[in-house]
Amino acid sequence: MGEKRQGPGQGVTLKDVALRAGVSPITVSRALNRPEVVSPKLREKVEAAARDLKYVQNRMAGALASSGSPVIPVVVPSLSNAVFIEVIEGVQEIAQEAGFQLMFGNTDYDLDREYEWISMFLGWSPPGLILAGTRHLQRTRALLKHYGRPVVETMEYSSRPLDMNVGLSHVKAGAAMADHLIARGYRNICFAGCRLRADHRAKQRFDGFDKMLAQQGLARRPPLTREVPSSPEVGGEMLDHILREDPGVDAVFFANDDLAAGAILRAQREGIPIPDRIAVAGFNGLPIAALLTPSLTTIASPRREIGRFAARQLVQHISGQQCRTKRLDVSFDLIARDST
Amino acid sequence: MGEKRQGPGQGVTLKDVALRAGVSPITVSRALNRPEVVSPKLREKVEAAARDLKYVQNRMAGALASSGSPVIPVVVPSLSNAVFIEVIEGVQEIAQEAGFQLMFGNTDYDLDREYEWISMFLGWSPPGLILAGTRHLQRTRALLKHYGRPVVETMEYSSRPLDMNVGLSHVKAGAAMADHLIARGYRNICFAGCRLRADHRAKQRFDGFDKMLAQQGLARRPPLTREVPSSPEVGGEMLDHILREDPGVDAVFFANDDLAAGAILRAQREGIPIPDRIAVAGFNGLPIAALLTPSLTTIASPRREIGRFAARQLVQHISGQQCRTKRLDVSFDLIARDST
DNA sequence: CCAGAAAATGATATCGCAATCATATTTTAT
DNA sequence: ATAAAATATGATTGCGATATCATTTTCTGG
Repeated sequence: MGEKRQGPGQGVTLKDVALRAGVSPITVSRALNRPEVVSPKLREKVEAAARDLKYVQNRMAGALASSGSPVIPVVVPSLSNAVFIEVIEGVQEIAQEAGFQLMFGNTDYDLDREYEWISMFLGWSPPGLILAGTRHLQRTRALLKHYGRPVVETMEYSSRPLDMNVGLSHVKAGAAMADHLIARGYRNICFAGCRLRADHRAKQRFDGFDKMLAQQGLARRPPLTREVPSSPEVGGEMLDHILREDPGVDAVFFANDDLAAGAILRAQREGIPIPDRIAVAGFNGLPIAALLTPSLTTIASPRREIGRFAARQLVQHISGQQCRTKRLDVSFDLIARDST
Repeated sequence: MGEKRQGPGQGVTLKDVALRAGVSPITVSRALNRPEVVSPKLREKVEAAARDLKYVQNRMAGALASSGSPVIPVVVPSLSNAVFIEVIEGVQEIAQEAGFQLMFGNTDYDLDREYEWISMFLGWSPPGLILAGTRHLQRTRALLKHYGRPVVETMEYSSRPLDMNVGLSHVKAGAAMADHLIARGYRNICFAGCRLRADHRAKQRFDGFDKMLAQQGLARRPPLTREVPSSPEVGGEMLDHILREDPGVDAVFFANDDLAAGAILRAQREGIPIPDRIAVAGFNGLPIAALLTPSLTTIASPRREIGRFAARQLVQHISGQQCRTKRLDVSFDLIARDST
């Protein structure tokens, strides 16, 4: 920021390459960006000069001149959660081969911070944005609408997306798990998750779950929550808490596999038989779920696919192709295992 | 890329705000960037105008004009590995509050791809870069030297870093674990890890481990490796493989906790007593290590700290402060638990 | 009340590149 | 061989902001 300007910037510029290759700057630009429109002879000279000088294109000047940058901002609630990482990897895969560059913003489940990130990212003239979730502040919506850039909301399926949308219905997923537990004969089921006020999708799973319990005339319990990030430790602690405070509970639906895995490991250590004393289910379908003893019942979602779809959608939209579907409701898989 | 220019770019510009506020563009720039040098009256008018128009600063124009962007590239081998995520979180924490923006490059342990990323990132005129590892192609070194930007190499401690460096000695860590296993009475110890050719740090742990075995006159075995990314599944499979093919082995040092955890889960499922039949150790000190039964012996490294230090170092260097230490050898913790 | 200093504001040039339009060169068709 | 079309190259301008320097306004002290 407080850097002193150093006469001509510090790098090798197009002009330097042009000088060395004995052509005009614009020819260099063309030779490097659209080699096919430049004669092989010149192209070669230019390439050699660029190589010799170790020229790298100044992306900011490029973006400024062509009024459009190759930056796609991705705004997620958390990086430490494997779930988002997988989505990001899917996005990366597609975006990278289409020549785009990702920037990440971590909101820590805070909608104000989401606004800040988006506002900042708009300053990069992004050709489009990828967001996690469909819940935003009013002023975030206004800002996005004002700037009119393509936006893909991911992770959860919404009936009224801002623009494009790919995800699954967490309400349905929650209901499906309730259904499963009821079918297996459990009658006193409780939901446990962290930071439910902030984690809207976990809350939606609870809502679906709770509604199903109500529909089936079963006892409903308020969700057990902790105001810390999810982790196996907390999951174990929550299981303990439930066994102690509400011993009638015969099954727990954890908001995610981290918590559920922690519960299973804790039970194992303490010799609590699962699912006989209490059943445990999770959500996400992390690989570790299959390896636990007992193996963990969970709901798998195609996260990498979600990322890929989001990126593909955006890239298509950017390149002007009209895409048939602006919304995709990806399905989920309830994987019934030994823990229930 | 193929976007048509749309006359004046599509966003609100400084000029628009200036027009609305009835001042010159440069005053707007000042009012927003260094409010203290503008009179309160004008500042307020400008701020109101900016708010009304939903102005967001064009970062690329800003960076171009001041010849310096706020982008710090971070190049890591993998995003799916929790280890790098933690380093990144540490970096983020410091970088963000200093007003910098991170961009990530994922090399998948490929040095050529590292070169590509770095070359690309240099086009963003970054004030500095953060890399994982100290092993690079010759042309990568040349490029970095040519551009002379501050660089922090992280994760592993090197005797001859490019510029700044923070990390730990993986050779020593490997030796420490060998030491521990020997002290506990194991005599037929084997090392198991994935993609050792690419994962230089895992290889270094093996080297340290192997050297220690040699020093103590114990039988040395070639490392067991798989050419797939590490995962609990693979760890379980490797344990099986060892028990079957080399039944004399009484302890396994896995290259990381993912593999080791998988081994423990597998053993549990198959009723193989750990550590009685075979001991298992890991590396990284992931939280789950403590929760397994038996709990996993591992080596913890201060990853978040590494990230923080790297970022702080870079920020200091950028702001021109001379820092005492250009290198930091962070220590590691061997946490002896029940699995050995 | 005025000279001189300090503070606030503005005009202009520039960052590095690509879009646009103009010009030179080659190719093709007749 | 020559006009017309196609291709290759170059000159100029502008993207949106900030640095620099110039100017105006406000403050200070005698």
